[in-house]
Amino acid sequence: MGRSPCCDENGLKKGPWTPEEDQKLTDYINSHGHGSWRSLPKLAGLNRCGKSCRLRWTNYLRPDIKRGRFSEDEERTIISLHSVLGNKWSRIATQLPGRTDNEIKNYWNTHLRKKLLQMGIDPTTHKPRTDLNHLMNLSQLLGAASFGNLLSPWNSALGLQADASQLARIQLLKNMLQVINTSTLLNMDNIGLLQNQNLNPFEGLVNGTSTLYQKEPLLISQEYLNQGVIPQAPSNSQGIINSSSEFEGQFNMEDFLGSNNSTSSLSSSACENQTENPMPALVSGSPGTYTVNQVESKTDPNQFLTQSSTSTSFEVWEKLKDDETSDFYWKDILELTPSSPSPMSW
DNA sequence: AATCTAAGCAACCGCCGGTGA
DNA sequence: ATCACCGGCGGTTGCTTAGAT
Repeated sequence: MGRSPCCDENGLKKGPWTPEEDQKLTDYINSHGHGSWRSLPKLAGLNRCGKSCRLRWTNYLRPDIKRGRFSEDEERTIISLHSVLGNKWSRIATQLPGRTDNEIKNYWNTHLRKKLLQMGIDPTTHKPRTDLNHLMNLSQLLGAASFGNLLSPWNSALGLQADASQLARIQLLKNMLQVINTSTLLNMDNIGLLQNQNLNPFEGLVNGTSTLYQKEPLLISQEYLNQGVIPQAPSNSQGIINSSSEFEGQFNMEDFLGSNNSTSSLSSSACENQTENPMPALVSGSPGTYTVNQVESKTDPNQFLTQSSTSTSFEVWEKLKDDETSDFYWKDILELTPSSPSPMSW
């Protein structure tokens, strides 16, 4: 099929719009509507191509455009929808009144993407980053810190390298746990519930992390579901996809790090202190409540997650830990874990 | 004060799908 | 069935501005 030339005609202006051009375009559309974009420039007295006019109108001049910073609610909405829809900016924009797809795309690329990366989440898949570089950096940090401790014990007394080491371990464990839980989730009987493209078991993770820390369950508006904006995910009757506050709360940084001589494992007291938890969620509860200890389930019995999911997680963990064929690298990491906390105690 | 650098954003480019002749 | 046209979308570019040196 032939392609029609658009902005490549000679003589048509490109680049930034002047206030005069804006005024012409606005006046014309206000009195006539845009009609055919191709013929609009001529009719409006503009030396621009139709495409340029359309973009200027939809991205900037339209009266219902909301300007200014994105609110946290909007950020959450974007991330949630992106985890489900991917780079479908126009579809995401339909759920954010007054925001254009271009604006959302720019905001994603300049802010949200980086934010997720810093949180150790792959912005494309919304899953924990498992790329080699990321893990290698952490493992090198680990190695350096451990080696340093062997050679100069006073380093740990100073707490400098020790802290770096601990943080690296935590990050590595986070990544491992998330990978494990991904595979666990995908192996469950209710896989059918996840088979919608991109439906992301980590969606809830995003909603409980970093500056996006949110202890409330992710509320997917019934509107989204009705409109088919996102695929139907398992949810309770209010359309709430529960985030895993249960598990989030169990990773209390202080308990995990302990004091310098501590061998503390994650205690049950840590579980109680959910609101102060500074750590990003380790495991997503969505869709559905996904707990590790499953002491109690607040969810509907029909929830797709069952007790078996818990044991499956740990089976994977134990397998990874015990597997003689496992790369020593992983075993090393597991052994380095402070007091080697048993997952069952979490 | 001048220069450099990075971030933010508006605009452009090219591809795609829908539609009508 | 084919083609041309059109609008929409996502990726990318490049200009502007703010902050750092």
